[in-house]
Amino acid sequence: MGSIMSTLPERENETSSSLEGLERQIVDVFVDGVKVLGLPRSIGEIYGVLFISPTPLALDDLVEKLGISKGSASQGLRALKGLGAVREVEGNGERRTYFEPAVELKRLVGGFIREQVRPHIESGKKKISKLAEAAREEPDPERRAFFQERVERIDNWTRRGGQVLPLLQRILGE
Amino acid sequence: MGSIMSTLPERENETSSSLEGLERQIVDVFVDGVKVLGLPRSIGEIYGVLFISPTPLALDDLVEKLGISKGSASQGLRALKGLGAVREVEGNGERRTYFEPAVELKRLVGGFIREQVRPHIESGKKKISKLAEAAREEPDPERRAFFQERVERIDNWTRRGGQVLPLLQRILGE
DNA sequence: CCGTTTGTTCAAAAAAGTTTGAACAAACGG
DNA sequence: CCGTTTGTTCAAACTTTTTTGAACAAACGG
Repeated sequence: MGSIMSTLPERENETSSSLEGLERQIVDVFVDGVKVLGLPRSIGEIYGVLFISPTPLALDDLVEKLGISKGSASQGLRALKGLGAVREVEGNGERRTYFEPAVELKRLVGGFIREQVRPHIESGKKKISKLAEAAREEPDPERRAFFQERVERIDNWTRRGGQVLPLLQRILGE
Repeated sequence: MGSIMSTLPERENETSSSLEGLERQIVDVFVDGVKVLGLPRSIGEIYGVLFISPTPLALDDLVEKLGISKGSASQGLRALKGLGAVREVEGNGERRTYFEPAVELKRLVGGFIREQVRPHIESGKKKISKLAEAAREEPDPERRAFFQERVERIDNWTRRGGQVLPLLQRILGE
């Protein structure tokens, strides 16, 4: 991630693939994009190639264009389907399944929130209710008051977070 | 990250530290929290300990409480200062510098956006303007139209993203 | 049935990211 | 000055995550 802690040079984008010009540039943009979201490079690569392809692509096309393994392509596509960022194209006479990207921001954001954000908020809520309990058990009254204030504060944060998400989705809805 | 791709068991939280009960639980919540944001564990640990401490703490207190190295503590504090999530406490007669957490959601969100989100949006914008250029150079008119439509779409996404951020900060402002 | 194409799985290899710790610098008191 | 305390730096060690690739399963056509 060229993360918050490091200063090391970032890995240069591969050339062992058959991407040229515009395709390469688009893929770079999405690789950066998914990194911000904490998703792996291959996800960004795959989505990028699909995004800039005039026609749907099959798994093998991705393997070839990106020079990644079948395994990566398969897993990447699964994750993207889970996020609702990619869908299978129906009803071509073929045996292979072809994929196209979902390109509506609303859908992409929605999928990300549903898959990556909500679950954490949910599990956080559980932990916080245990916290409140633990705070109540502090014997010293002054410390107890402090702890309870802090726990209350975290609780507010998550509550607000939960409220902002649907709003976000609405704002970004075409 | 118990990430999108893996199914492996997550590392259990350390016991080689002097944290007990509530402290441990709070730290866990923040460790999870920062992981969602793509920040390293130690950042969450440090912020957590500060958050639940009734008094400001110095670097060595963190080293002892968390059982982490001085190096980690130093780097973690630096990152947290950068995010505006922690500030130095002024004017105690002491030589050591003590830290306390920033606890206003507005400030925390603001810092994260400023440090982690904006820079990516900025660098994205540059890439996108290069993209637009590349798309214009496609000779085939049909493909060119398609490419331009797609580039235009990404451009819209980042524009909207840029608009949502200040809104977000406003909504979360106490 | 059998060979081929398509796609999945998962253990092991590789890559990326984080933490450590020893060396260093700065600031201070005596 | 000198020893001590406090904190920073960064290469190496370690941990975690991602990717690979070989083995496998499913589906199909002939």
